[in-house]
Amino acid sequence: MFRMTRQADYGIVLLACFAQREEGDSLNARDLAAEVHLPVPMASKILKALARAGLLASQRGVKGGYRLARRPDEISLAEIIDALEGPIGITDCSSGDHSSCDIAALCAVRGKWQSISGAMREALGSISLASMAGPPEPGPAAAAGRRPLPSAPARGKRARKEGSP
Amino acid sequence: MFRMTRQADYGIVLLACFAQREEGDSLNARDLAAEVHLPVPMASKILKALARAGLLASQRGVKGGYRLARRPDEISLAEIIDALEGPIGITDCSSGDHSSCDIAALCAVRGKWQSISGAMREALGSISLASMAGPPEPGPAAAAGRRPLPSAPARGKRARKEGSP
DNA sequence: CAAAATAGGACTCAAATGGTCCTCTTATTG
DNA sequence: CAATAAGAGGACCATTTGAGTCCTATTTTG
Ligand code: FES
Ligand code: FES
Repeated sequence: MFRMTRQADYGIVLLACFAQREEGDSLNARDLAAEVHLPVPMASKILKALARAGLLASQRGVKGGYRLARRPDEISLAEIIDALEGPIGITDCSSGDHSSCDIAALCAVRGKWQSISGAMREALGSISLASMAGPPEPGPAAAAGRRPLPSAPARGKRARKEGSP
Repeated sequence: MFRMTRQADYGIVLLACFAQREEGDSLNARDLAAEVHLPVPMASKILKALARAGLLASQRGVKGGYRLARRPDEISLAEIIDALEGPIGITDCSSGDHSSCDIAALCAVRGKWQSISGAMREALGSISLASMAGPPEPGPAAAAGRRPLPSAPARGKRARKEGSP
């Protein structure tokens, strides 16, 4: 449907590594990259961004590295994504002011998008890194996809999704 | 956060025009384009795609045009988006097979993303075109952004992977 | 000081998007 | 039947964006 950038995805994977270890464990870019099989420069770039955003604490110099700035259950997906791909909305238009879209003024659906966008943001905000790093069991994480995500009780909505590609 | 393509956005605006009129009303690309202040070729392109996807019924020839193939409350956002930007998932990886991502095998969070992706899909699937076209009142549409979208009970709770819900 | 790490950008390359145009087919109408 | 008004279906280009690399500081440790 929508696509998150790959970097954000990687970032979460990277952070999950921390979440799966001891609390204050410190790891450097090289080891981390090896762990998730990512090219070092890539991992490095992402880690830097994460550190800049305050999600990771960094330590320079020999024996330096990164560690989580907060407990894994105190970090939400929304924050990670924000850090890695900026606070953009679902649509160009729904993100704050109507700078990009020239039809914004007469756009009938603008407000709705903002609502939906906000809902997603909240949803992502309520999923913690800890739950992403947890076991694939029907634990907290599976629940993430479990609930039908009640949103708009679209009046007769059971529009069948017929067309199977 | 994520961004939907502009075309999908436009498509929804376009469809909303139909939803705001009489049931079987027919409109041609030119008029529609004028109504939403979009360049005609763009509108045309989008309408064609929508028709191909079966969301609009088209009539060729003089006095031709498009009209909704179904009732506005029988068309979901998910369908529209699928029609306009293909069935891609939140992450490259979460969309079906692990073709694109080379770290898919050892990716700890893959499964979780698929769940989340599915949840969003469902959420969008439950919002009808009718509710997008409706008044900005706290009607069905506002509700879209209302509920906190229960997903993973994250914040400050059992961080440890354990702790049965 | 030397080595090992992060910080911070600049840079390149490929792919996706937005947007336009052209040609063909179908229908209406006089 | 001919003219015209639509949609169908692509081809096409320009720009933006994203992925990924690299180079040069700046900090630490020993
Ligand atoms: S399409 Fe841009 S504001 Fe709605
Ligand atoms: S990052 Fe690609 S499968 Fe998780």
